[in-house]
Amino acid sequence: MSKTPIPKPTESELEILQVLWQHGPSTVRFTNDQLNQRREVGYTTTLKLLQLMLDKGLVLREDDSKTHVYRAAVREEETQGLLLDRFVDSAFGGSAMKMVMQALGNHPTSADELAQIRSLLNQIEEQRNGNSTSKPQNDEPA
Amino acid sequence: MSKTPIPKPTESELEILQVLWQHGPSTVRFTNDQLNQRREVGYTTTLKLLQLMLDKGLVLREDDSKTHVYRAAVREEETQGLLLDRFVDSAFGGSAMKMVMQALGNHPTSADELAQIRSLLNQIEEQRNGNSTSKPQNDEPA
DNA sequence: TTGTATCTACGACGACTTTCGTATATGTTT
DNA sequence: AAACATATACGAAAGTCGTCGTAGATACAA
Repeated sequence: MSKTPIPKPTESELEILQVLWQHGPSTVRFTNDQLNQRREVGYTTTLKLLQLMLDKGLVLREDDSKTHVYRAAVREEETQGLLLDRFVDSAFGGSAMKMVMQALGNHPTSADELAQIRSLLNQIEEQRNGNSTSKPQNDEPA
Repeated sequence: MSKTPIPKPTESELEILQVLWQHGPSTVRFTNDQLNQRREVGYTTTLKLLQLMLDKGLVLREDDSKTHVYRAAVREEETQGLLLDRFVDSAFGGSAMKMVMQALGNHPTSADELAQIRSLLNQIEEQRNGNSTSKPQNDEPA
């Protein structure tokens, strides 16, 4: 019954998690190479980070072979959700609405993406109303 | 032509900015009182923070009277936009879409808010298409 | 004038994060 | 075996952030 007490990853740890999420279980070498495509990071720096993340429970590792293989111990969406909560709280005073509006306003959004969002909105509304039909109702009954 | 080089506020600085945004120009005492409604913070801590923020250019102050009055030097939406960019980058690999979907999925959203978002989506689409009519088009023509 | 309350300025400490140098183990090649 | 490449472990430096103690200034009350 205890919720998983996921520790909040730091920015650098997030960078690493992105690599692991995207590419699956990886060696230190591979992870470091990926990071270096964006910015310069020393090998031992990446190693140390992964070791710390292991302590925190953010990653798991297999040391069957000489070279250890790390993989994410936290799921992408779960982690992002956690961070999102914190962020909405500290930057938007808790109003997720405000944040969504800002995001939609500031970032270029393709027509396809707009459609995706609309579809999600429909889903939410249907679930809220407990409808099993997909027919949209326009007004509340008088 | 130079974009305003707003330094990224830390979490504590954000807390203070929220107070200033919400209540307008404030003394250290008032600001500290506000903060203490949420958590315990020492007076000199708040003072120090405000002084640092003054150096960074995040706030301005008037020291006409003995007691200084601080006010936000950065606008709310601008700052939030800046932070949002950084956050989307580090937590969602740059995909604002993914983040919006998460936010809508995870947070309870009232019917009214859903309508607000729909309205915003319509606006965006109209602007993109350069339409002056507000008539919504339902389908793409076959 | 003397005491009291309230303010600003400033320095410093502890926690956390990121970074890297160095030591050491292990495997590989000649 | 000797030299070399590559891996992990560990300690520590450097920077940032939040916190607060203390000193000194200023106004006001008794």
